[in-house]
Amino acid sequence: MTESYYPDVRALHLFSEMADEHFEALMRVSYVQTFPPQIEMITEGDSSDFLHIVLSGAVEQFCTWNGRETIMSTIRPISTFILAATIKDAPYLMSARTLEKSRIALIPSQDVRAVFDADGQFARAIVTELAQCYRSVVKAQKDIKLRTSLERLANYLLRQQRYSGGGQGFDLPIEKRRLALLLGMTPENLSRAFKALQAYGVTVDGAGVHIRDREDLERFAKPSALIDDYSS
Amino acid sequence: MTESYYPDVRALHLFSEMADEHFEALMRVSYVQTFPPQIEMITEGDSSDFLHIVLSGAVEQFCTWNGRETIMSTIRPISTFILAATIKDAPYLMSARTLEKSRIALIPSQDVRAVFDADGQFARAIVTELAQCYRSVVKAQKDIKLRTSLERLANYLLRQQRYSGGGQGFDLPIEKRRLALLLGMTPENLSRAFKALQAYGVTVDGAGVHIRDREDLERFAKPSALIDDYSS
DNA sequence: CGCTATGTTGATCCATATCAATAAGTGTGG
DNA sequence: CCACACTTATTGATATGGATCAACATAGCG
Repeated sequence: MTESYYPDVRALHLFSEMADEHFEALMRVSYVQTFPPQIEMITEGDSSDFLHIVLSGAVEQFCTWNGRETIMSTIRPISTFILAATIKDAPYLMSARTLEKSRIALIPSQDVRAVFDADGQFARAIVTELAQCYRSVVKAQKDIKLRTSLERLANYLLRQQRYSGGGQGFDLPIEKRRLALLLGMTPENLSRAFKALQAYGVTVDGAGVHIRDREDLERFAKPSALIDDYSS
Repeated sequence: MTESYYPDVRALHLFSEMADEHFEALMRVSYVQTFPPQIEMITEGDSSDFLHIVLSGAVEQFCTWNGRETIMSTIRPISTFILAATIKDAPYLMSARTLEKSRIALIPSQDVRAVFDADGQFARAIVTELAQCYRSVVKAQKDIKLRTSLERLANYLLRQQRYSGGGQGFDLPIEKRRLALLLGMTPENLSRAFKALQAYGVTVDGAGVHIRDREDLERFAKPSALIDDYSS
């Protein structure tokens, strides 16, 4: 089972087009580690020694400053993270911790940079990936600078509903405490925000969310392709 | 004077390493346009037909949603913008307008993508540039999610002081109304924030700012390399 | 089954937005 | 070069979104 994850990694956009020999070279120097839940794998400011790939489980990226903490994103399989720091050989800007027991593949950053110099296809894939990451953060920035917390929650629920298949009912993928920090609010405020959305047909029971009438909620949330679309 | 801007563009990290023939090819299909102040050159949602380069003047990127507006960044010569949209051939996420009369070089996006496919050096330069852009937005996101508006202003002033040479006095590079939106606050709140920073030795007269004792202000602002350093 | 972390609710406080009025610039045309 | 118009900046009064503090309920988990 040692290299059973190769095909999963190879299937990622980032690695699917590169030359076999380069992919093999990267995989040979990489290794897999299994982390228990709630382990801080990366601390912001650390030098970026490895490109990380979440094979199973879940990881969240968070930041702290002056005793405060916020969550930047949660990462689910199969995807990479901290690509930008790896490429720039610069310190991590975000910390990362496991949410669940997780298998993580680690590729030494210097090898990633070496192959990046040698393989044009890989370099191009990295560009696409980075452009995607950049646009995601810009959207997050718009979300937080242009919307109130209630509007952010409403749009989050609409995105989540779509992501989970479009049915009226779905489960929150992370606990509410974390969702609050992800949305830039406190857990108490999130609780009240859920109640406020009852006026637009949203009911919550534990992690379960039910949206009675999507259009009703959309009239309030005013989702925008330029903020809420993950695909573009 | 038609192609007098070639050397300036060539000097940018993004273009300095690529093959001469590819650079020439890009320049041949590019052109320069002079815009008066306050012209909206790009509207969010538009398709990304050109990579833009600010040769002189100043441009700001801003976003709107539901009748609200925020400023994302201001761009001064010589630098490119909307690289990510160009690369992904995706709609602009941000609008852009000139602040002053500005000369802008425009390179058709499809040519950028073509050269990006053909020139490994150019692809690598784009990666570095995108990684830089990504990290800048992440820092902005941390700034706004972890700090109060007063703390954001204090750190902005410290950054600006450093950027302008480190002397006690310097001028704000943009008008306060815009600075407020850039920092995620209202102009009224910015006015009050400046007064509040008097307690830490900051005095303001028009666009002129004076910081009596940098360390005093730093004790309050707590600048961090992982938020406030432009270079890394 | 009990402990601990998570979630909810209420009361209150604080930061920031909004509304309104005034002052100070800035540019324009006579 | 000045007067007018218009935008920007400031200041005050008030409203509100959201945070904080505290108490309690609930749900996981060993």
